[in-house]
Amino acid sequence: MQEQPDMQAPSDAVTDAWVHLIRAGRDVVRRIEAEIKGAGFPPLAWYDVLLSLKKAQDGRRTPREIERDALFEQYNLSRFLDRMEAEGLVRRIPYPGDRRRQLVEITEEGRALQRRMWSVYGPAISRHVGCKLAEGEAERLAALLQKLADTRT
Amino acid sequence: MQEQPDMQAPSDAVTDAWVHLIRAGRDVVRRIEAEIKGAGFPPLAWYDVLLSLKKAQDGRRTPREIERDALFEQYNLSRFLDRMEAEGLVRRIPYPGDRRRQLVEITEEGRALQRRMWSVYGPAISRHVGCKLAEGEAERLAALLQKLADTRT
DNA sequence: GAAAACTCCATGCAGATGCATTAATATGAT
DNA sequence: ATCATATTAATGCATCTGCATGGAGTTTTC
Repeated sequence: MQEQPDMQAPSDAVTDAWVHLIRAGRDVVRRIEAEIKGAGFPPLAWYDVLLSLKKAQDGRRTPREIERDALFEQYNLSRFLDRMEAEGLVRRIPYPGDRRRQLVEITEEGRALQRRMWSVYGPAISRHVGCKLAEGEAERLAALLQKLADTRT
Repeated sequence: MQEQPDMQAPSDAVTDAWVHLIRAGRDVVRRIEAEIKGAGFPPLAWYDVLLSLKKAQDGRRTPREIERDALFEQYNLSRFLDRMEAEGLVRRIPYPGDRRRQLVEITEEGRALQRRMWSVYGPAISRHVGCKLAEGEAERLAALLQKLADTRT
């Protein structure tokens, strides 16, 4: 796998981890998204927005907070919110004391959709992740993946 | 994390593994792609095509083989190959004995590009994956991720 | 050996995404 | 106070992607 004896070249183990990370990611995401979509639900990104809001105090967050919580691109989230607001899942309200910002609030419909989606999403996760790992393996995997999220560099 | 006592709901450990899988994936991919692009190179997908061909006997594979090797969608690969052929990185040649198929052959330019890309890609992997994991951790991560790739279900 | 079923690759079209920029507001420095 | 800088969100535009389909060629079936 290694090309030239380059000072900075990753070890085989690291390269392997990387390759499998991309593949498992793409692959499992694809399968789970397919189930969600197959059940007639909106894309997973919407679920992430709804969940992020649901977790927040009062079901409210600024777009920026959602972005950081769910790892969205700003322009992307902006457009999701357009559609979600149009469908009555969230509501944009002014942010007190700073007119650049806004607050996004989840509606009852939004909460309901999040719950209904979970009833498909949860089992899909079980099937595509849970069934393939023992409990301890899942814990170790989560821990290892978390180490990759370090934002330094 | 768990909503209702749903028979099929994933355990917290599994949910956690899933969440981190998506995030670490998106996140690390984004950073590495940014470096590749920042160095003026084409998208990572092209690299995957080139590498797949390079690994093959004679530097040749059918599109279908590339698809399966690199987990591409058929229509997507078809279009990548258009552009890559236009840039002289690969060449499409007839498949002897079956006129539906074709062979894609990597050119010298293609090989050269793959090498140049690796000189940026490799260090990026080191920086964003290698630096965050000990060698043994990388091995364990790769092994765990591989278990997710089981294609049953 | 003809018709049906299948495999392989390409492509038109709608919708999603990325990038760069804009508009509006807020903050900080002098 | 004023002006330069920074932050937040939206959007025009080009590109990319997904889906459905098409056309050409091959294998299977009877």
